[in-house]
Amino acid sequence: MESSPWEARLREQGFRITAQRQLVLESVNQLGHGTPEEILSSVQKTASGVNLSTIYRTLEVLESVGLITHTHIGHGAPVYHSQDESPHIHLVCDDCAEVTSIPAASAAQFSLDLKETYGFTAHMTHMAVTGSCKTCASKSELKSNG
Amino acid sequence: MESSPWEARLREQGFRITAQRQLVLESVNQLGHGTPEEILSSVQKTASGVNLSTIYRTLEVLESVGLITHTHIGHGAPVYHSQDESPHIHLVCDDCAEVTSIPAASAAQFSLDLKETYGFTAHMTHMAVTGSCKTCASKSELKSNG
DNA sequence: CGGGTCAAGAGAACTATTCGCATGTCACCT
DNA sequence: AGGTGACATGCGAATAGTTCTCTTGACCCG
Repeated sequence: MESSPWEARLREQGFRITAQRQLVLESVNQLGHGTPEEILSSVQKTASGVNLSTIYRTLEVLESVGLITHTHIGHGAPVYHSQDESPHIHLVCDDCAEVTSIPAASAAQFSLDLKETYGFTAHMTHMAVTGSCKTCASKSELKSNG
Repeated sequence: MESSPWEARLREQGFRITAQRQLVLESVNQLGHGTPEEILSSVQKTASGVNLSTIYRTLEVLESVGLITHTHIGHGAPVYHSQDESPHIHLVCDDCAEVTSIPAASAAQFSLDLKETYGFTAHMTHMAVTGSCKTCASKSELKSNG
């Protein structure tokens, strides 16, 4: 019997294949963006006994073998997504909290500058960029003009 | 009697002048970068009775009147700094956690791109940029080559 | 300089995450 | 297939960071 790519990934690194790991991975893939809590809820639809600790531990494992990545979008809750998606930067509105994903390539020049000037290899996808979205920016303009 | 600029700032917005607010502001100015806990310690050198709740409330007030700003540097505690300092972006090394400050102007072109392409007004100083610093980047190169 | 109202102190509560330990289970080895 | 040892999970307690509630204290307008 042949094994799925994700199973092979885990096995290569000496990790075991468990139902929990499969379910968490499937939930992350399906959710697109998901916090640990959201992933727990999703997993519990199938297996209600799964514990939050397991979610955290499993996310860590899946990330360490490169199946998923996470991004910090605000204060607390990190967001996990499938490594299959093309790398993207998150723009988060401080005001309405809307999240826009843009191609990581948008920051190519900025990254290059950081590399050349400071020798710093930036991971632009790991931390969101905060600011004001189109809608909220025009709202606050109206306010200051009115 | 004339009042300091920071007192005026608070009063303008209807806030009272208190010893705690003065001490917190002075600590932030003095520390350069400080987490709420660090600011508490610093304040307590002068006034040992000050409570952590007060630190949080005061930081919020001082930020709302524009005397200080904060930046999210990673998972843990946010970092506060004086608004007097010139605006800067924080580069944080994932590996050694070293923080480098660079002028906000370094991201001017990137910000402009975000504005023009997505209508998004980025606040580059509010969230740190993570990645690998010069030292750690060369270390991991050595590892993969050796 | 009295009093209304905002601020501070104290500690509980809350959110997000991690840890320790006992039990369960995967996978290797016969 | 069955035994076994190490790894994984469940569970609750612990931790970190922050916010809330409530009572007491203090600023500052008049």
